This record gives sequence, structure tokens and C-alpha cells, in this order.
Amino acid sequence: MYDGIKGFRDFYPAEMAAHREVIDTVEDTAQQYGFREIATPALEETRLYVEKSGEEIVEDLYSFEDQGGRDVALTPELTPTVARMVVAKQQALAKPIKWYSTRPFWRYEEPQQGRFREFYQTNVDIFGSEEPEADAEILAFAADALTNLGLDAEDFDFRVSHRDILGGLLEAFDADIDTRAAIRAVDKSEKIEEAEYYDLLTDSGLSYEQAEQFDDLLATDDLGELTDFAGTDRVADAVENLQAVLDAAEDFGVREYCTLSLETARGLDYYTGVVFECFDSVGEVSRAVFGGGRYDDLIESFGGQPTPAVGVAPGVMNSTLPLLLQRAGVWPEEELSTDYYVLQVGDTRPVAARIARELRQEGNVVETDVSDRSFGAQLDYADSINAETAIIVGERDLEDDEITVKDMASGEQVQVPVDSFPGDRGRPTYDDFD
RNA sequence: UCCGGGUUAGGGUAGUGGUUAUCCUUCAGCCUUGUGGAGGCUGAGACGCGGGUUCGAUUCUCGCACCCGGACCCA
Repeated sequence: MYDGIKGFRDFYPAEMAAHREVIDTVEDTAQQYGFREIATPALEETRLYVEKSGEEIVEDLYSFEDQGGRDVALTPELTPTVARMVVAKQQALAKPIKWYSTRPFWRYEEPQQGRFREFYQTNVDIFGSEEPEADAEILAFAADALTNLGLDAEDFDFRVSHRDILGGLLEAFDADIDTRAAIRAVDKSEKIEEAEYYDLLTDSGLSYEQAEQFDDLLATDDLGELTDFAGTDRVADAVENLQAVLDAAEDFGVREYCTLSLETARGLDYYTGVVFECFDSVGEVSRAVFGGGRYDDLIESFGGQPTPAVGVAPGVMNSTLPLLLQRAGVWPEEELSTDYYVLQVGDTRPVAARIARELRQEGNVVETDVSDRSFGAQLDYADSINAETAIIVGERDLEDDEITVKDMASGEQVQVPVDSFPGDRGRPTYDDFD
């Protein structure tokens, strides 16, 4: 016996069937918005992450030198990769570029609730539009994906904020402020004691009075108050932009899922405009379910022409979204499903095989005996794979040129002429002959 | 990396410094080449790994691995 690797998980068929349903729902939703699927490598050069995020990020990467001497890393996120792809074909791609991709990612972190070292995300991004409609479309996609999974407005909450509001307000104080540290403090404010929060703010350069004032400003519902306080174009523009995104979200039918929450900052440095995080309304899932936002400077920093971008990345496996779905009672059934089991009694293989083949050609899931098992054992097996219908092909039936169609749930069965089965019926069941 | 709690057949469990480690379930075969989700019989399957203490360790002890939480970090 071997242990698995810490933070990596196996998925067996029944559990995977539920995950498959979740992934398909999220991807179908993306396709309905016209997002196009891409595929990307599992390895990138380590410097792709180091140069954008700092040397300390290496601690959280699976990185190593390959046999050709290249420093490579398992991808911890998709954004740098898609940015690289956009830069490489920038002139060839019609804008806006709308892509999605579901894939595993790897981070060398300590596993915790809803967090593993290997996890799957569906990344959804729009490149080439700086309009608020693009931000709102990302919000709308995310909200639709969740409601298509069975969640409603009572279950989750998108906390929406704007990076320039935070940065602009800080800039408006007469102080030498470490903006990055201050934003990080804001991002933590919900999780830590108030005194600790104020300590972090004052550490970042604000006076105590300024920290209080800043905290008050973030709590406001009146965005105009922020504009008046700062008196700068930066804040005025950011407020206007955030309002425009929320207005668009209203028209897109998803405003009800969004809450203004300036305390939401996101830890990542490359965000520039609207940012948001999805939370469990009940709070049983203790950390953010997923997040997204605008990163208008990243493509240019990768050597491309200035290209605005906005995206979101729900985790679909080994992440907090499945926990939220379970908490809300909408997690799909973890069970196998099978349309037909074709049961053979005696040497009836030619007929059984023909029937199985024709049912499969109609798109059905069909199993038949490959273990030379007894009648009872075959029925047991058919039961274990949740077969809906058993087609009994027995020597006795065939003597009368018939087969037996059996409904597995009720046990009822009916004799049917073998020559006309399945015929042009796509998915015949017991009820069709009853 | 750090802190807390865990680890006994596939799943759930009982128990013990000393014979063949308990029970339920599961799985496989058979009764059963014509009726499963019922029953009977037979069989399979476990003390996470390594070191130490001991005549003897699944039990005590140390280290490691993995699991569940949490801190840090969060892309």
C-alpha cells in the first residue's frame, strides 16, 4: 500500500459523477455567454510567477529544474498563462477575447477546509474591454453559474469593491502610506480584532485618527461621500466606475447577488479596478468561495499592448464551492447512473451484443455481462450500477422470438418481440410496452 | 513551516503488554443457466510506516507519513 501525496485527492466514480455535473454546469454557463474553451500547459517557467509576484512566491510553488536545466513550476493559477497567450497572438485575436478553461492547479500550501494542494478551477476572462459591461458580464456569468447549480440569493453574496477607491482614499490622506500594506490590512479586517486592524493601519503609515476616519469611510453606503472626502479625480472616477458596473449588473439581472463591500480587497497585487469575492451567506463556509476582478495592467506588464482585462475563477473541485453546494443542500447525488443492463442467460451473446450495440448507437449507457456470471449475480450487478432497465436475453425467451424488458425499480417486466427491439425507439423502457 | 486532534479489513467500529483481534457492513464464490435489492453456506479483507523499551508491542514511547481543523499565506 502506498499513501497518496498530501493535499492531493482521488475521486472514485460515484463522487466524480457529482463533480462532473458541477463542472458541466459551470462550463455550460460559460459557453452560453460565448466564452470559448482554451487548453494550457501544466508547466510554466518559474520566472513567470516570480517576476510578477516576488521571490517569496517560490515558497508556495511546486517548482524544480527540469532535465534540460530549465526552472519550471506547476501552474499555481491561470492568469499569467492566459496573459502570455494574449500577448503572443494579440494582433490576431478579435476583441473582446472571451476564454474559459477548467484545469487543475497546484500550490504548495497547508491543506485546510476546502483547500488542497491540487485543485480545479474554471477560469473565465474577458480581455480588451474596459467598459463596465465587461465587469458586469463576469459577475453575471458567476451568478448564473451558481444559480444554475441550484443556489439562490439566500445562499451566497458577491462582495464588490474597487481597488482605486481604496488606493485613492489612502492617497488623499496627508501621510506617507504603504498602500499595499494598508490594503492587505483592509482585506484582513473581517477576520481580526479591531485593535489589531488599527495597528496594521497605523503601521502602514496612517495616524490613529486617520485610521478611524478611513474605517468610517469604508463602512459608508453613500459612494458620493467618498468622492467628496477625497476630492480627487481618481476616487471620483473609481466611484463612477463602480456605480456603472452595479448599474449594468442590475440590467443583467444579477444586482441582487451583489453587495457593496469596500472591505473586500483581494490579496493579489495585479488587481486594478472592480474586485469581488463570493461568500457563503450563512458563513458556514468560513473562507471566500472564489473571487475575481479587473487587472488592466497585467497584459502590458507582460510586454503586450495595453489591454484591459477582467475575470473570475470558481474552484470546481477540491475547493470551497463544493462545500457551499453541500451546505445549501444542492450537491448532486453521488451515484452511478446506467440506462440499460443487457442480461444474458445461456449462449445468447449474438443477440445480446446486437441489442447492446444498437442501444449504444442511440446514445444510451449500456452494460452487459463480461464475466460469465449467473442470472442472479447479473441482476445484482445491474442493481449495483443503478440500471434503469434490464433487457433479459435468455434462451427461453428466444425460443419464442422474444426478450424481456424489466423495470429495475419496480421489478415489473414484459415480453417483447426480439426482431423489433430496440427498433427505432431511442430509449425504450418498460412503460413503452406495458 | 507552525499549533491542536486523529489513524484497527473497502466503509463503520470493539478491544488488549501475551493463544486464532470483536461486531456490523462490504466484496467474491456457491446454493441458483430464469428473476436482484430476501435468506443460507463458504471465502477474502485490518492494528499507517520505522526505531526504542520489553522475554513479548496493535497496546507504552520517539520520529515520520497521511487525514481533519486552525495559524501564516491566499493567486
